[in-house]
Amino acid sequence: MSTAAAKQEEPNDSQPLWREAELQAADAIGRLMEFWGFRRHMGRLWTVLYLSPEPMTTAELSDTLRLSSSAVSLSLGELVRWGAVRKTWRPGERKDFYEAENSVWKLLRRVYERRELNLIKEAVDAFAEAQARLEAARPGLGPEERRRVDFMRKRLSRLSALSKVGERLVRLIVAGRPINPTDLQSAEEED
Amino acid sequence: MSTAAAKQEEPNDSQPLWREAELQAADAIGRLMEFWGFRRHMGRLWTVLYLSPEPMTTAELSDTLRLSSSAVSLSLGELVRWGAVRKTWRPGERKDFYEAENSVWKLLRRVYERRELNLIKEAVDAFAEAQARLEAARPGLGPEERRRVDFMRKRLSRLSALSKVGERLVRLIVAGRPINPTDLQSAEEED
DNA sequence: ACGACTGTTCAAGAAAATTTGAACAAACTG
DNA sequence: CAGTTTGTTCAAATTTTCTTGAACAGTCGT
Repeated sequence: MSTAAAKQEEPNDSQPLWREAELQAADAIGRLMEFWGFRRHMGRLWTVLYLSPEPMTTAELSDTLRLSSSAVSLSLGELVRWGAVRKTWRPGERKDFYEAENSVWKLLRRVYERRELNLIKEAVDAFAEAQARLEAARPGLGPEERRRVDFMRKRLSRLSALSKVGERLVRLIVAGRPINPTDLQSAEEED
Repeated sequence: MSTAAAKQEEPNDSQPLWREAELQAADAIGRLMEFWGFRRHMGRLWTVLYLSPEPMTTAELSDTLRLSSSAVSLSLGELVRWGAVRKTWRPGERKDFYEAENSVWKLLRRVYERRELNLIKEAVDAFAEAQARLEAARPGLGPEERRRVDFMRKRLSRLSALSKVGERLVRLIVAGRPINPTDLQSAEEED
C-alpha cells in the first residue's frame, strides 16, 4: 500500500531503481515497432504497460517515458485502435487507466490482417491496372514495340502471381496455420 | 534495331506508350518497399529494371523515373549492395549497365537474413541486459518492490522467449523450410 | 449549474529525411 | 597525355514528419 501511494505522489525525482531497465526494454521494442512501420512511441508505451502489474494512467505514462501528454494521447489512442491497449476504469477514480493486451500473437495477427493484406491488395490492383493499360495500347504498336510490351506483360503477371501467393501466406499466418515459404519460390519457377 | 536506337536518342519527349503502365507498377512496388523500410526509389528502380528485357544505363533510369543522377546513383548503389541489381558491361560501351535480380524469393531471403535477424538479436540482447539490471538491483529492495521487480522479470523473459521463437521462424524462412506460426502462440501460453 | 480536473485536437516550431546541383574522381578515347 | 564522358560524394535546401504547448471539450462532484 505505502509503495503504491508513494508511486503516485512522487513527481519525477527519485525514480524507482528498475526504471532504467524498463526504459531499455521499452526502447528495444520501440525500435522494433518503428522498423515495422509504427510510431516508435507506440512500442514504448505498450511495453511500459506490459511490464506493469497494474493498469496505468496517462500521467504515469508521460512521466515514465518523458513524453508530453499530447504525445501520449496520440500514440495511446492509436494503440487502442489497434487493440494493443485497453482502457479500463477504476471504481472511484476519475482518470482513465490503461492496460496492455498481453498476447503478442494476437496483436501480430491483427496487424497482418488489417494492414499487410491491404498493402498487398493495393499492389495487386496496381499490377492489374498496368496490365490492362498494356493490353489497351498493344493494338497500335509495331512488332518491335509489341515484343517489348509482351515482355512487360509476362513480368507483370509474375509479380501478380507472387503477390497473390504472398497474400495467401499471410492469410494462413493470420489463421494460425502452418505455412510453406517455398510456395513463393515455386511461384516464379518458369523463367 | 530502329526502335532500340530511337530509344537511346529520344531525350524525354515522346515517351513510349507503355511508360505509364511501367511507372504505375514501379510506384506500387516503391510503396511496398518503402513500407518495408527501404527507400521508395529502390523499389522503383528495381521494378523498371525488372520490366526491361535488357540492362539499362543510369541515364535511361533517371530519365524514366525523372530522378537526378545522384539519386539514381545512391539508390542503385544500395540495390547493388543488397544484391537486388547487378552491374553488367556491354562489349564496346563505356557506361555501366544494370539488370535486376529476377528471383524475388532470393531477395526476400537475403533481406530477412541480413536485416531482420539482426534486428531481433538486438532486441534479445536488450532484454537480457534489462534482466541483468533487475537482478542486480533486487537485493537492496523491500518486499513490495521485490514483487514488482519479479513481475517485470517474468514479463521480460516472456518477451525474450517470443523473440527467440521469432528468430527461429525467420531462420526457417531463410532456409526455405515450412514454418508453423503457432509456435509463437505457444511461446506465451502460460500466463 | 459551476468549477476543477482529464483528455483530445490543432497549429506552430523543431527535427529528421530526402533531393539536388555542383564539385570531385575515375576511366576511356583520340 | 589532354579532353571528354561517366559515376560518386558532399553540403545546402527543400520537404516531410514529429513534437509540443495551448486552446478546446467533456465529465464528474459538489
